[in-house]
Amino acid sequence: MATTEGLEAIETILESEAPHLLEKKIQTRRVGLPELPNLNGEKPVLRFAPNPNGPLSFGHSRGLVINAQYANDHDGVLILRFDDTDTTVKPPMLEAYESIPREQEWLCGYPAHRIVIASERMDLYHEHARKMLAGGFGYVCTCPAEDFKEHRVGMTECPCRANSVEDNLDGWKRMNDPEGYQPGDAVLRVKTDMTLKNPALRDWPAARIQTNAHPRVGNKWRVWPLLDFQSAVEDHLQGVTHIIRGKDLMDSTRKQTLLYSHFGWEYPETIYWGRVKVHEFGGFSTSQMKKDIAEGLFDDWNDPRLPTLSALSRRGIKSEALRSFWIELGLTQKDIAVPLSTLYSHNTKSIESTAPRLAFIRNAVPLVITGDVERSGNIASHPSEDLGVRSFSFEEGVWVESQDSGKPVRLKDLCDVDADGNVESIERSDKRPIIHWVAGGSPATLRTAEGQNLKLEEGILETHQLPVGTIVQLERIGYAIIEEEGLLMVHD
RNA sequence: GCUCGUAUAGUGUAGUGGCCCAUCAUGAAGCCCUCUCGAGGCUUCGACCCGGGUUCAAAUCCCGGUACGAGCACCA
Repeated sequence: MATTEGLEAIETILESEAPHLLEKKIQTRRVGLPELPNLNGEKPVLRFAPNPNGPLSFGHSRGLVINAQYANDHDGVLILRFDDTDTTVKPPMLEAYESIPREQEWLCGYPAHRIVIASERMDLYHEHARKMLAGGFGYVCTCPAEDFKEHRVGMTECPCRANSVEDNLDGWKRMNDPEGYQPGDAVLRVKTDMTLKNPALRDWPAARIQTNAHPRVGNKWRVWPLLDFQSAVEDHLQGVTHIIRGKDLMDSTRKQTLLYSHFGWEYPETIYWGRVKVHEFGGFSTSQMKKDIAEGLFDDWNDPRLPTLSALSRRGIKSEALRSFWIELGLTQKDIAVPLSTLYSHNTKSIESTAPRLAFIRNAVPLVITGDVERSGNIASHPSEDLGVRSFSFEEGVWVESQDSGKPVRLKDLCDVDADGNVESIERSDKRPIIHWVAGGSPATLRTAEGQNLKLEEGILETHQLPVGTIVQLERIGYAIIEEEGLLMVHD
């Protein structure tokens, strides 16, 4: 038709028959996070569940930011849950129960609506373990780990699987009895199907015996649930509607879904994100950091070289920057490597307008200024915001960086000088480089965290009355935070 | 080995069949600036993993390949 009668004819027909087909859709770029699936107008219940074996770090912040943002956007509930059921491999750290809620509030901008501590809810997990045994969809397995691995790989059932409900209930008693099974002797398993395609799902373990004292509840309990069981039961009890987590936990979802169908529960919506690597942070783990601090490699959890939230905060990284950083990365399942400069650019946006300018001269050399120029005065602390003024006086000499000396330059906000320091013009007269300078000032050290090293740079800092904790912009260098003992670089 | 997942500029990201010779940010380069090479403004650069298929039409759906990642713990 288009060839015989032309496009206009088609347009005319469409206009009268179906005008909506002619409307141009306007391309819109989605901002913020994608819509939460299957919300159906309900208020979502989300949770973030760290192991309190140390303070929160950069790696935790993604889960916290995303969950908190969704909860906030939809007037929902954010649960902060301590998954502290392991006393052996990654034992809980008592201080973390205090620091994590504090760090969570700093990062998210509001406190979690509910705090749940798994070790205080052990009776509920035991209750569900008994229900599982009584319902015949769980069993006590006394096979050595290596033997069970063979069953898992070979798709064969272990002998314990055939035990009666009575046998299992008895086995459960013996697991809980200090005189009975010892750690490693027996484990509670969820009965799934040994011929399942995915080997990870075959009769997975739900609880084991641990005799190490728990820092909060001591030796009150002997049988402790594993993550997949504890988390699954707790999510149901708390009415969690959406689980957002790393895709390394995909098999957990599948395991837990099998458990949910045994119990007759409905599994929450699940969303995953991929792995994020920040090259500059290297391969830090909570347990590794703990070890390094103990060995004196780092001062403490606030050491500026560490990627903990407390260290990041001390270094002048704002929680808003962390939030917009993660929200921009979104929820793709891709494994990504992000440079720290991306986070820094978000941070620049949140600190730029409130950071007073200050000059810091590294490799300082004196500059003798001759000629007609004001020997003292005031300069604005910020080029566009009203952050007051800083004053200078030539009485104690003028310093510039050695790389800037010996050539015609413009002293920023002051005057043009020639290579020898003779004043040539008060107004900017040509395109010569603009440099920063200090009149008077005092010695200071600028510390920069560079990976696992701490770089120290001596220099002369402009005199100022700014309080400790102020984030300043060192002209032509970058942002730094004023500390008791000098300057700590934020980023450039 | 088995299972699962992902593939858009240097780095991230938008995009669910026609708005797309593809969005935005970051980065790099350059320009501007009564004044920061590192602040701000502007400009430019740069991508749909490969091969088939479905369709009038595919970055978008299907199949195969490749690459990368994850799980297969009595850790979380």
